[in-house]
Amino acid sequence: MTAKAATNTEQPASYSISELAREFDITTRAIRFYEDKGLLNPARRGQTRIYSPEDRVRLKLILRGKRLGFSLDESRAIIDMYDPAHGNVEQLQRLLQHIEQKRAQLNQQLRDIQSLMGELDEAEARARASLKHNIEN
Amino acid sequence: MTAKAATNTEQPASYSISELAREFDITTRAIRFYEDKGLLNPARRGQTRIYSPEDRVRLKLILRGKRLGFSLDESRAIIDMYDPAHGNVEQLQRLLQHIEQKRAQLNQQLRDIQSLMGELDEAEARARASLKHNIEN
DNA sequence: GTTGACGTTTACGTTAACGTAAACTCCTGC
DNA sequence: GCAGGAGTTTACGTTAACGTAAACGTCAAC
Repeated sequence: MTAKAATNTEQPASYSISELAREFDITTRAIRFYEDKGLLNPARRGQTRIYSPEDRVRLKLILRGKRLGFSLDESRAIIDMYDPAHGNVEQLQRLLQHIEQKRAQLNQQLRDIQSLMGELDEAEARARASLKHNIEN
Repeated sequence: MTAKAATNTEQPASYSISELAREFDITTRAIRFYEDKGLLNPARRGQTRIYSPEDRVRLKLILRGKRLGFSLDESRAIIDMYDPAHGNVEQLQRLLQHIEQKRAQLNQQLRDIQSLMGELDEAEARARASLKHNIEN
């Protein structure tokens, strides 16, 4: 395995705002809005924003948060858990607490999803039964 | 097992709005709002709202939807899947499609949660390592 | 007979998360 | 040398999901 083969999976070194908007099917306005709210911090070439692969990952995390019903503030809090910019002990303790809370919330969501899945099964069964009955008449 | 023993688990036959508000830790205003939006339809004694056990279940479903990041419209759509008031074949087909969509969404949320859980584990590990390091100094 | 506690309607206010539009800059192609 | 396209800032508009407040009804308790 050569060094070249190891860096095989091609990946742009940077992205424009409209590239990201297209990829994730959101508007450029939304992306700028996330920056306003402190969730993104792209580099600038003159006035133009230039997004690094890391910025792109952060954007993915934001959108995942949205799918889970998190607010932007919550998503930022979660993203902040990743970088190790937490110097003192107290901050780290708070971070661990925060992680515990998120875990609890996610477990609740898991239970909610499982309940809902089961109920969707039943609803589907009823609908199919009702369909069968309607067709027989 | 007598008939009396079978109906053993005591359960109020009705609830006031403030009882429900207390139980679920929401305001009465929110409950009335859900009614405005067509998600609840409590009986009335004069002007006063009286909530049946079924109304209470619907409220629980609404709140579960909220925890999963659903809008009130989405929650209403889900709740509507339960009652078999769907007469004709076309409606039932649409219902089945709707159920499929919800299932897909829930599966996506499951994947999101699993990713996030894993990342929380890593974040916790890093935090604990960092803590250990800080204490050793 | 009035005072709370609880309920009601009506209406305006608020926050989050963008959408939409105007007016401008910069660069590229022809 | 200018038209078009992509980017920018600034600012006002919009929707969902309630909060908050005012003004009122009702009923048991003192």
